[in-house]
Amino acid sequence: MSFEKYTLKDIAKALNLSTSTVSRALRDSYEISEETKKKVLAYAQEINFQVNPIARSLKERRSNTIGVIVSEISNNFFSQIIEGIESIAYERNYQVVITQSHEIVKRERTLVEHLFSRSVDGLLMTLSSEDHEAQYLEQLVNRGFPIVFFDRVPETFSAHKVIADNAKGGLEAVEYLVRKGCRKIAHITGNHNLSTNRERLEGFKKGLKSNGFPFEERAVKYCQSGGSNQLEMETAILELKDYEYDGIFISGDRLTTGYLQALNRLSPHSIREHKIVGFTNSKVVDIFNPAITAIKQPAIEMGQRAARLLIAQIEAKYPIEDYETIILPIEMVD
Amino acid sequence: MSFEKYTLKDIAKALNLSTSTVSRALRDSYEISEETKKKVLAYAQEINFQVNPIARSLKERRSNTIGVIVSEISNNFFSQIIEGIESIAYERNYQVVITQSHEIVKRERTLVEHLFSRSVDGLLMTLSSEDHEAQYLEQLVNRGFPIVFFDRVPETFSAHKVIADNAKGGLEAVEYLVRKGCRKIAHITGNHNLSTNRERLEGFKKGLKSNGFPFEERAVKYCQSGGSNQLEMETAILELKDYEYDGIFISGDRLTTGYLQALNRLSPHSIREHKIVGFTNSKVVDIFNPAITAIKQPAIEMGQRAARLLIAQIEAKYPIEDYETIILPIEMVD
DNA sequence: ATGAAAGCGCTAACAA
DNA sequence: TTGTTAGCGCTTTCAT
Repeated sequence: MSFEKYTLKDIAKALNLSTSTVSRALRDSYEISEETKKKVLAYAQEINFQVNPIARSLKERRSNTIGVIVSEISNNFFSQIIEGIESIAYERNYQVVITQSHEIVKRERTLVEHLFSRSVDGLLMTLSSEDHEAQYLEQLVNRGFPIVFFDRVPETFSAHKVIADNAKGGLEAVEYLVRKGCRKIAHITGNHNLSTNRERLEGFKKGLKSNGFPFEERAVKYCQSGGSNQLEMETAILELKDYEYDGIFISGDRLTTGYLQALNRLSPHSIREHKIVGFTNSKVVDIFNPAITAIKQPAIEMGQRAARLLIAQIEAKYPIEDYETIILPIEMVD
Repeated sequence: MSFEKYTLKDIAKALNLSTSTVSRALRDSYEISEETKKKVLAYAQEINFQVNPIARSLKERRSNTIGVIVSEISNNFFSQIIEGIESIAYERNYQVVITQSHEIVKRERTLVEHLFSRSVDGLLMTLSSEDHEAQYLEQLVNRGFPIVFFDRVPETFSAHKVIADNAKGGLEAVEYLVRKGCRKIAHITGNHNLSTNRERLEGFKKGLKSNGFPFEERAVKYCQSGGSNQLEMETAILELKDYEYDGIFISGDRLTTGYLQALNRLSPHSIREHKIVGFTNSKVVDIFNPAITAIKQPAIEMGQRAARLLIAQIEAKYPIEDYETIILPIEMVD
C-alpha cells in the first residue's frame, strides 16, 4: 500500500492525458472511450489513487459529512444511536462528525452554527433538556437545510422526526405493573421540556385510567437533573415513601439507574417492596439489583432510520414537501 | 441569526476592499491597519460571517479534523474515551470523525485508508482484537503521519501510546483478593492478541507470586470473544468450577458483565461463593448483582491525553523524534 | 472523445 | 498598508 497522495494531474501527466479526461474516466462519464477509461482506472488502481475529498467538496458544494449532536456521547442510549448512524453512514459513504451539547442550549446552538458553517450536508440531533425556543432550528429547517431530529424532538414546528413510542411505553409499564398485582403505582420523570418525558407521563396516565386507577399528582416526582443528581433522587424517593407505592414506572435511562443506586444507598428495607419498570437501554439490566423490568428503545434502529431519512433528504432532487415522523415500537424486557 | 453563506468576496465588495485585505483582517495579520481591521471585523460580525472551512482546508492542506477508530462506539469504555477526545477537540477547534472497526482487521484497514485519504490531520485509534500485523500502520507512523494509539496498542514498533496501567490492575486485583482472604484465585481473560489482556495477566501472575501463591494454568480461562459470547463464558465458568476458586479476577469490561450475566443464568448457588474483581468502566457497578469490585480506567482522561498528544503532533513545527507512552493509573472501586 | 480553461473560496507571495 | 494574482485539486462548460 502506498500512502502517496496523488492528484488527477499526476495521473494525467503519467498517461499523457488532460486532467478533465482523467476526471471523467474516474467518474465513469459517458463521454469517454472504453479504452481510455480502462487505462486510467488501471493506473489509478496501481498507485492507489484516492480523490481529494476536500477539493471535490469545494467544487461540489457538499462534503459527504453529517453532523450529529447528542447531549452526552457516553450515555448508553445515545452511543447506541450513534452506532446506528455510523453503520448507515459507513455504507453510504458519509462521514459522521460527533458533538455533544451537554444539555446546554447555548452550546447546542453554537454546535449547530458551527456544523452548519463547517459545511456538513445535514444534521442529526436530539434536543438538550434546557428550556428553549428552537426558532433558529425552525428557520434552518424551513430554509431547506436537512435536519432530522431523534428522541427529543421539537413540537412547535414540523420536521423529520424519529422517536420511540413513548406514550405506549408508559401505558405498557402500567399495564404490566397492574398485571403483576400492583395497586399503587408511582412515577418518576425528568425534565418536562422534553417531549419524551411528557409523552411517557401521558401514557402513564392513560394506563391508570384504563385500569380504573385514579391519577394522583403526589404519585409523581419530577427530577429535573434527569437522575444524575444523587440528592435529588434520594429526596424524591423519601418524599414518595409516604405514598406507599407497590409499583413504580421510571421515565429515563439515567433516572432508572439513578433510582436503583439511590435505593441501594438508602437502607433498602426501609422502603416497601415494589416492582420497578423503567426506560433503559442498558445491555446489562439482567444483573441489576434490585431486578427491574426494562423498557427498551430500538436505539440502533433509531439511529439508522434517522440517518437514512437524512441522507435521503440530502440526496433528494426536490425540496421536501412532507416531513415524516417515524415512531418506533418499544420493547419490554423482563 | 442569519444562515446566508457569505464569502470573503462579499465582504470585500461591501467594504470596497480586496479579498486579501479582508482575509488578513479576519486572520489578524500584522500587516493591516487597525481601522480596516475593525471595519472588517464589525461587518463580519454583523452578517455572522464564517469562513468556508473547506476552501481553507484545500488551501492549507489540513482539515482540522481528527479521525477516531474504536471497535464499538456503544461500548462503555470507548464511548467514555470518545467523550474525552471530543472535549479536547471542541476546545481546540477540531472536528472529530468517529468510526468503528467491529474488531475486524480488514475493516480497520479500510477505515485507516479512508480517513487518511479523507484528509484527516491525524488519527486516534485502538487496535482491533483480530490477529494482525500492523505493518501498514507502522509505515504510516514512520512517514510522519500523526497517529496516537490508545488502550490496545501495537507492540512491534514505537509510536505515541496512551494506556492504562494494566499490569498494576492485575497486580492490585490479586492483592485485594488476598487481603480479603481468598486463597484460590481464578482469572478470566480475553483475546491475547491484545496488549491489554497480556499485561493484565502478567500483573495477575506477579500478584500471585509476591503473595506466595503458585500460578496454575488451569486457573485461567481464555474467552476469545471477549465476553459477548454467552456460551463461551458459561463453558469457562463450568470448567473453572472444579478449581473451587474463592476469588476471581476478570480482564475486561464485557468479560466482567458477561461473567455476571452467566453467573445469574447458571444456578448461582451451584458455584462456590467467591469475590469478584473485574476491569469495567460501567457507571453503575454499584447496582450489579452479585456485587463486585471494579477496576476502572480513566477513560475520559485517556481520550483527552491522546487527543492532546495528537494535536500537539499535528501542530508541531518539527517532526517527532521521540514517541511518548503515557501510562495512566487505574482505580479500584469497592 | 478529448482538451483548455474557468471557478469553487481561500491564502500568500509579490507588486505597488 | 493594500491590491493583484496564482494556485490548492477538482469538476464541468465550451471548444475542438
